[in-house]
Amino acid sequence: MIPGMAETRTLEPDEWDLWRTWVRAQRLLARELDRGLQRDTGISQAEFGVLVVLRDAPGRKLRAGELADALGWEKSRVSHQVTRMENRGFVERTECEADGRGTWIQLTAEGRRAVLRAMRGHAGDIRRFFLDTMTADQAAAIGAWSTAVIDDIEPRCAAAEAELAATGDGAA
Amino acid sequence: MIPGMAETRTLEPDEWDLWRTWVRAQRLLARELDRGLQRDTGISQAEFGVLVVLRDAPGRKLRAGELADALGWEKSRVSHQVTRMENRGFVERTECEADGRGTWIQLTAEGRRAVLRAMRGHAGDIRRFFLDTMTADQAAAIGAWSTAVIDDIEPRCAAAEAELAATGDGAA
DNA sequence: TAAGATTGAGGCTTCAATCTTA
DNA sequence: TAAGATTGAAGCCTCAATCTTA
Repeated sequence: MIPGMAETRTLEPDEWDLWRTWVRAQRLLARELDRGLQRDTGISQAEFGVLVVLRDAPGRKLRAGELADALGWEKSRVSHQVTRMENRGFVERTECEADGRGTWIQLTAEGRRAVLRAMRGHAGDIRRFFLDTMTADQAAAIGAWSTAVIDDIEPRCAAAEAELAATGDGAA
Repeated sequence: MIPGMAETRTLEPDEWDLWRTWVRAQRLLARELDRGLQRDTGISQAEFGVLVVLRDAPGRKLRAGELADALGWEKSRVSHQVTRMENRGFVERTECEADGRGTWIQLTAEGRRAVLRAMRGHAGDIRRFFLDTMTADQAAAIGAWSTAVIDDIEPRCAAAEAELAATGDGAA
């Protein structure tokens, strides 16, 4: 890179390569893990994520918004996902007495059984395809980078929400 | 890990952490990049992938299967995506004289314009959120690991297909 | 008005089934 | 029969709009 020229709107060939290799690896890994989990336990990655978070929650229940924060998901995604999982009997929606606008998402007995089965079944795949494919150095680098990405992007989301609120305020 | 004990169906807390951190970073990054591309150029990541590959192809066209291989996608995904992109005027399907079963996916003039615009618009975001968030060491580690993942999983897909063909042979 | 949450539409992605040509 | 490709169904995911309660 030539300083001052700052051609940020162009990528070098090796930069493109890194990007495309990473995107491809990403997709293959996600697909392989999803297939394995589906085949061995009959649940999806998305369901797995919800189940694991709820299992660790006090009383095995969370407010919809808390669940969204814990997973880093949009609220509407949580809502749709919970609807599907309610149909499968893994979770239940219950009213929140403390706040009439709120909803509790509660793990059912069936959901508890499913998550235990899934954690056992899926741990081997995560080790096999994710952990075992990286060296200790790579694991450290990937962990540090992932954290950096989260710290980079999450504040932007918060800032965007704040700005939206301010704009809404001004416009209204 | 205690050798011999080999409890591969259980993950240590720090292994779970790495997995969950990585999944979360993944999602945030993909969302941020997709939003930026959509906002700046009106096309999606999936469309971007197809356009870039076709632009580099001889005659700006590829057989459907070649496109799938180049992207690492399933054939049916390519078919659905091409249908949507045909509706937007970015690509055209044309018959293949050499093989009556085949289909050419051809970039249109409109598609060519779109990909140039998108590459300019998107390169900055890829630099900002992907390349600039990692150190040189991390970039090397992530590149090496991504390659390892691809080399690990792609042969399995090929093997699965071969087995399926053999099974189909035996069953029929 | 704003916060918590849901809904509907539409694009993304996979699987299984199918259609056509080799 | 097999290869190349498409289709339909169903789950995943986001955005914009909406509904209800604070």
